[in-house]
Amino acid sequence: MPRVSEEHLERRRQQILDAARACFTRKGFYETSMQDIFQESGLSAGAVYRYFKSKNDLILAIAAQNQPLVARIIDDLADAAEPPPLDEIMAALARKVISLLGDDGALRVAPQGWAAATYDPYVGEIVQGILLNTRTRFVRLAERLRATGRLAPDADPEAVGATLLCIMPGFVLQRLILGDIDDGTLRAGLRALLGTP
Amino acid sequence: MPRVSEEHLERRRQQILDAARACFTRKGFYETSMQDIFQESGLSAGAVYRYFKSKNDLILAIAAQNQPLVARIIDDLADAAEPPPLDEIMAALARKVISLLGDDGALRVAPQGWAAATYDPYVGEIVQGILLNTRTRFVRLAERLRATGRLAPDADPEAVGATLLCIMPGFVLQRLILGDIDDGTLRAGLRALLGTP
Amino acid sequence: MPRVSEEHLERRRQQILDAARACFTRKGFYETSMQDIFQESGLSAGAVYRYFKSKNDLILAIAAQNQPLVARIIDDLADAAEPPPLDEIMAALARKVISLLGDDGALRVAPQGWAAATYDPYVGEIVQGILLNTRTRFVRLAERLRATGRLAPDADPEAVGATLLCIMPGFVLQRLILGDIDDGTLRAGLRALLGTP
Amino acid sequence: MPRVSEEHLERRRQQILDAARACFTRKGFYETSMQDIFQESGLSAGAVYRYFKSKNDLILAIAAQNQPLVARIIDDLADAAEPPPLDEIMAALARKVISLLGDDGALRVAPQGWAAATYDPYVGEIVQGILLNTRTRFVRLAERLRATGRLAPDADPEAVGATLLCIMPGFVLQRLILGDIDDGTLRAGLRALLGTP
DNA sequence: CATGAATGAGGCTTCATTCAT
DNA sequence: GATGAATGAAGCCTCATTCAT
Repeated sequence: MPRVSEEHLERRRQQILDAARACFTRKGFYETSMQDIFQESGLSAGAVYRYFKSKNDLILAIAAQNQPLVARIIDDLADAAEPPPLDEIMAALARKVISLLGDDGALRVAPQGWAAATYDPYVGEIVQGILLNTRTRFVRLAERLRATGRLAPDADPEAVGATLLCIMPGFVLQRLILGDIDDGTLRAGLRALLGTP
Repeated sequence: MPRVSEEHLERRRQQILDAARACFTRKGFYETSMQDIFQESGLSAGAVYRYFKSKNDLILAIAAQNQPLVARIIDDLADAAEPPPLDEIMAALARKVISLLGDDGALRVAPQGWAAATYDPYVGEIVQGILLNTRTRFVRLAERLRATGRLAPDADPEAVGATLLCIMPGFVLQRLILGDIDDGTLRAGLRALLGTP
Repeated sequence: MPRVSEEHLERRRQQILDAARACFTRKGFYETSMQDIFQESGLSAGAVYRYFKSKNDLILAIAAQNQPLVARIIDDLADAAEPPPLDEIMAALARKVISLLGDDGALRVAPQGWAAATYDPYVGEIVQGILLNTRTRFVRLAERLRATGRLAPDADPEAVGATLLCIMPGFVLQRLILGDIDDGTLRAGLRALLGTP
Repeated sequence: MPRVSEEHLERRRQQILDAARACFTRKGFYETSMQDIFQESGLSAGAVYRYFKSKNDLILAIAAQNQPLVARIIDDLADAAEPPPLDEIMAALARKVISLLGDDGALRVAPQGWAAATYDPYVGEIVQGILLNTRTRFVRLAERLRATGRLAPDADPEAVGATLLCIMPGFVLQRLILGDIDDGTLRAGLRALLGTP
């Protein structure tokens, strides 16, 4: 009974998740077979099943892993003492998102998660968490913007936060499916819009 | 029952598409079996396969059918001689979208289409068409807003169009997954944002 | 209730059989669908089923139609008052066979009939009939050859007939599958063999 | 049950092929379902598909396996230093063939292979190989017969070989479909014929 | 801990056949 | 007599999962 380090276990786990995400990105969750994942990860069926008890567990784990990822992106931005103008903030965010949409980027599977959340209660729960979490951060950002005068005193941070959250999925989709949008586009668009009474 | 009117054929086709969309909305494309669709449509396997040569054809057909649908929504709004303020326009759009997200709403499957477009070239092509088409209409809207002075003279309509398009998917997702957003939220959020220099 | 001439019926029947044989030749009996036959014959499902009550009936009918065909070939040869040398007879026979193996030739489906006869009792019965019938004619030929001194007086016509019948399937197969055999080959081969003690 | 010996794998493979051939012999290739083969082999669907990726692969494998089989039969005979008279050789060959046409005999599926070779290019290729290979051996036999004076010096070995090859399929068919032919018949028939100028 | 052969339910699709028009 | 839409059983095959080694 070979004792194996905790670290080894964690590495294996991550190795499998990475392989799974790569497959899902390439072929979609339902089109990738467990065989594909065995192959991509270089592990055997038994090995993979030792770490994840079902294929579904894999998406769940991947989705759960994305939660803190997205959270951190926004926190990094919103935490600045004196928040920059909104178009800059969003552009910076877009830049981070773009980097996470590159090859093997963790966000490339996001649309699949959104779709599944639409009908699958388990995925739904996780994605709800992510969205809510993210929205909360946008709301907090709105509050800080209002506090610093960058937003009208009567602005509703909740509504503003929800509206800001609205923007990101569309950005991801245009980036992934059309491929012709970047942070510059978003910034220019927002700047034109923000000064619009 | 041969020698059937062209209209009959079209009705059958639509009957199948409706059934398929209902199933996809409820269980997701990959979780619905063809059996489910036979049952929901009240038709036999052979009948369905007379109209669509594969399960994949069904998503393709549904996606294709959504293209003009989305287009019309925006056109209706953007065609007004004197365009209303942007927050009103977007709120009106949100209202239409909400109605299409109701039970059996045609847009409920949209996230699945977006997800599939991410890895399936065939779906990708169709969704690209929809996005491009929609964006074009937003760009045109931006042009009209600029022409009527609602947008700064140096605003880039392309960037503004793309940015406006960014908003809709996030609205759909928050509506579908969180369920707590509506046209009012979007309008309030936008109004607060629009006057933000 | 349009009265239709007997001749019309017969023509339709033959039209279907021809289409079926063409399909079977091209794709094999089991690979051709009834749809294929509807298409090839230019008739509708209902029309074909008015003349043949099942797909199986079609092979049976085709097989049955081949029986007299094969019989006639040999009769034409064996009936000569003074039979020619055997190699000439067989070569003449080979020539006829070759002509029936051309495009749309009726004999091209023969191997499929032989194969089916191997496990299907109904086809088996028909093919047995054909083989027996053919062998009988070869036996009769042997008798005539013996009578005219072209065969030793102690030759067993039954054995000779069966042996001669042995030759034809192999000729058909080599012609159909290898394509490099003709009546000349057979004649040369037989001539070399016949004088071999 | 992993980490299995190479031998185990080969045995499994053969087990499946044997089951398949038994089924094909009994019901014909197209009438036997994969279910039949699972049952006959005592294996599950997945197991069979691990070794053969389609039903078609099974015939191909069986056909390929028959190639060396047929070859060896003739080689055994033709290799004798001083070849016996042709009727004896052919009778000996017939005897071997008969033994391979017994219950579960490997040659019982031969007619199905011939038939398929007629329209299926893949089977065609294999059967061509078998026929060519076999013919070559007959040609070699003819050469040896000529060299030892059992065949006229001006005999064309190619033509003789092709002619000898003609005989076997007909023998197989008469044996399988009529059941009343044996090596004695062939020997008597040939002996009567061989001395026929 | 790892392997990978084996399982078997269930999915998609085809296709011979029927029958209302 | 002819049409062709509809039926639905059955076929081939995939694939998530297990477990003996």
